[in-house]
Amino acid sequence: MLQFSPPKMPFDWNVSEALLHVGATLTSGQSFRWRQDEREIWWGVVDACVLAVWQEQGIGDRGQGTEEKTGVFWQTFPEPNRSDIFADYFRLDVPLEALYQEWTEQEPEIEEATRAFRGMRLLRQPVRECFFGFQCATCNTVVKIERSVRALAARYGDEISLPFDAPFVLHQFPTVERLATADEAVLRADLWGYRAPRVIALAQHILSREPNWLASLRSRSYSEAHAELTALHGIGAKIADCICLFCLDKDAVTPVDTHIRQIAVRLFAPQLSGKSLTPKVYAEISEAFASRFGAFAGWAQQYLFFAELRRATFFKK
DNA sequence: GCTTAACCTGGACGC
DNA sequence: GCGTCCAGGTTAAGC
Repeated sequence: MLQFSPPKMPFDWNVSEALLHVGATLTSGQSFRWRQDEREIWWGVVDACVLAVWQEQGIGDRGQGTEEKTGVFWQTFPEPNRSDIFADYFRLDVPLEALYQEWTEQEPEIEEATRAFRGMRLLRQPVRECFFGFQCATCNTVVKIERSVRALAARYGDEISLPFDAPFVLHQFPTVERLATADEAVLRADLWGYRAPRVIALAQHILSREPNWLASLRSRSYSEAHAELTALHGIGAKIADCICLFCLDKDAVTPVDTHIRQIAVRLFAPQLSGKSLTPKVYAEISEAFASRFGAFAGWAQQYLFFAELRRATFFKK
């Protein structure tokens, strides 16, 4: 029996006992618009739906005896109780316990990360938001990416009205039509920098394709989706893989960035130390992760990536 | 096939 | 206060 006391709100909470670490999931660098209010409630937007999620800090910390408590309280707006949206977005169907065991057998070093972030999941994000959000990620910091993506949504996205005073003004992500006619100078002012013209050009390109082209990539194979994305000006292998992994259900994909490269060198590819991240090296690292961790290698790399990110941030402070 | 520079910007850091 | 470096990359040119 769960014994949590979620904050009193002018709505009823639903509760889920799924294995889910909300904080790790929403701060691991895969999505950019979630915010936490002073009551520690997370507020996010999934298409036209607002999601409010609360979980007591540190799942399991409250455990008395051996029972682990993993209660996650949630609600959707303006239409309440959309358990389908909640479960789909957080991908509650993926059996984490079995994956942890498989991964640890392959690479013992991952065990520490799976313990530290137990319940962290990859999200199934709306494709449009994920596609444009990661345009901002090139040579940037997570804090600035979040600032820029939020600014883009606030400027060009429709506000979602709620039947109570929410702690934040929440917007839908802008439509492709709005982005295609966005003002480059305005985007630059919102810190998009040299990425601003790319966003507009990519939106115009999407409009020139068949309707629903972007969303249709979810039903294509990884190699097809990757090829379609990297054919676009401004999208290289890494950004394409982020899009494939975080919104197109390509769970075996490992986007190789500076952090993942360091992990690969440390764990299983010391011969790549000091080498530039050429397409050949990129493919070598990506395939090494896939061969070790299998169909959910992208999930495994997220645990190692997040642990590395936290370590790097810690040592900088 | 690899290396390099340019592209924006703000925060961290050293002086 | 100021200069430099770096951050979840991509592209094109030069070798």
